Amino acid sequence: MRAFLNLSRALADQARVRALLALERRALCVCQITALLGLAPSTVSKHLSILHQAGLVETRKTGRWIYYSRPRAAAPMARQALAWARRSLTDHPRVAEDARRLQQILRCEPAKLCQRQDRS
Amino acid sequence: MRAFLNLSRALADQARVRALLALERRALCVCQITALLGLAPSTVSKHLSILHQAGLVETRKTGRWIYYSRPRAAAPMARQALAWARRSLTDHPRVAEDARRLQQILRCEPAKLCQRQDRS
DNA sequence: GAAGTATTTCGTTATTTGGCGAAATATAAA
DNA sequence: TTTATATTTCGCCAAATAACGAAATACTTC
Repeated sequence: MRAFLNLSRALADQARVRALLALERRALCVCQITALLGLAPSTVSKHLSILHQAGLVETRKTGRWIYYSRPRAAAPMARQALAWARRSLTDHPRVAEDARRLQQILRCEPAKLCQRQDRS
Repeated sequence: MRAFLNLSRALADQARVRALLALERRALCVCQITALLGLAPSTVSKHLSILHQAGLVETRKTGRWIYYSRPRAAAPMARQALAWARRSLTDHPRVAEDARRLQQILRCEPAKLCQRQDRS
């Protein structure tokens, strides 16, 4: 029950759902997700920790960046939650818009994300 | 997105999830759910209205009772949410305990629910 | 019509949540 | 070592949420 409520609460916020779906395609570091959502880094960090605690994302540390991604082996409950979210929202305009904007961000949002160096 | 968030928020509270799963087997009126959850009637009413607005339950009025039940034809998104909750929680001790207690309540919880008359 | 029961609505209160900025932490670059 | 960047933690505030009791509403029964 605790695990279920952690999942449903994690999915009960638009910013978290947007971040989660953005991570469906590829791993992203916090500053990329921050650029996508347009929220303060501390806020995004909090959102991501909630997704992480629910088991909906996993983290990998690379240099001074922390990449969030879909978990390699999620619990069935989390996988089902993710499948539900994906099926429910892939056609949603906001999500499609995010996918497009994310391409631009990945093409190196000028003056904001281009200080990076080696990031694989 | 609005619909999805209505669903995830509806599932993000333990009392609502317990009520929802209790309704899987049979329709129940508000006072029966109130007896099950042990909350104030006004609180239960509010919870049920949230489930209703999310499309997870439907209502049928019978005399002075209002029966809540699983919807006859729910939207795909709601059906999937319900399936997720059911699969995730049917084995949970709290839910099993609720199912047992509900049997007692239906056998007419003394002094509290026996004022009823014709209820089909 | 009066009284009683079931439910909802309203107003209040305590808690949680989501947001921010500042400070702390960690790593890389100069 | 100093500086810069990425991220998290902390403290604060505003808004949303869950709980209750009282009052309003709807329907039955007397």
